[in-house]
Amino acid sequence: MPLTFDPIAEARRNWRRNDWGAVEAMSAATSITRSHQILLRRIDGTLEPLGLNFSRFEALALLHFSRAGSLPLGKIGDRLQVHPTSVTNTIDRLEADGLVTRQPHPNDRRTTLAKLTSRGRRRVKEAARALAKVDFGLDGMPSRDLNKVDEALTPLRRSAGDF
Amino acid sequence: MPLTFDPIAEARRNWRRNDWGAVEAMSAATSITRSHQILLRRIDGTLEPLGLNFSRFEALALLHFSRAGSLPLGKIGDRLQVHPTSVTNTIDRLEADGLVTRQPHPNDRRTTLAKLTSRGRRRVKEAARALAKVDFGLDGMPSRDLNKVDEALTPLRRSAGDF
DNA sequence: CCTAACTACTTGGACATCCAACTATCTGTT
DNA sequence: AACAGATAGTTGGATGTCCAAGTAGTTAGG
Repeated sequence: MPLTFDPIAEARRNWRRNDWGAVEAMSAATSITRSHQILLRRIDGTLEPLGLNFSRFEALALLHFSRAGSLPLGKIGDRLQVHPTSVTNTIDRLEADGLVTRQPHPNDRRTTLAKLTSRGRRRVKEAARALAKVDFGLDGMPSRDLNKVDEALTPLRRSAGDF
Repeated sequence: MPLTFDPIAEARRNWRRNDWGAVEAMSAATSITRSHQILLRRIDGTLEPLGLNFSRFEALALLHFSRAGSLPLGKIGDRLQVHPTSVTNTIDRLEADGLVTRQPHPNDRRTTLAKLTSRGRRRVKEAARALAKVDFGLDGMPSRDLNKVDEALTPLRRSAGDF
């Protein structure tokens, strides 16, 4: 059931009352956390009928955008900023569903390439269409606000060494 | 290793080139996802020496702010927007660490109250101090940007029925 | 009253993520 | 050429989240 008040506004009052400091930062961090939770639920819900989740979709999209339709697993992890073990897991599932295949790297036998299958390429297009249709769970947010969010968060990502 | 380009700017180009649509929304959603990942890692890192993570901290803070220092588990789930089983798990761990105790509800024997111990109350204050010190992982972000994020995301939270 | 429907919490299972440790392979230095 | 150190990926274990189903207790209609 929905609350009758904004829980973050309430948290701000409580933090202020207790002199816990950093109210603006607490508020923004909580807001981002909650927004992420909402978005992920909507996005995963949209992708679920296609047998995907957001992580798997991101990996497929990355492969689709690559020249050869294939990338080393490590490169995928770098781009998506996830742990190597998560990549292994993600690719395992995509492979089990026949959306990618593992291939040896021609020059470096340590490296494994994930290569999009034609099924995978079809699937990722469907998924992109489905996500665009629901505006990534952000439908209803004016694009000015979308850009504001984007701009405001760029320094954070840069400070984390993303680029 | 950091990338030499902004992965989200790159994603925008790719989406546009492929005519996948909803570029602004994709960009904002990805940005929120990545920011959440960065923040959570910093916040959990800050709380780790105190034997807490963000979820456990949020539960403790909620109890601290409550009149009696105790709340029904269900209420905690409503406020933090997490599944009942997650609350059970969170309270299990806090209880194992002696930071809260489970108590029967005086009028409703279905309900379990989580009650802050004095140790829990001390711990949550330490944790709040630690988080404020690192500005919730947002140190370096000007408070104007913090407010922009907050404002821009409020309609999203409202649309999810948070309040 | 009594029973059907609802509510509160817990348990067991699926899944995703991370870390530590391991195997295999490559690279640079001597 | 040989070896120490780096790199690529995997496995096993811990944690956290959700869902489905189960138990216990409460509420409301007949």
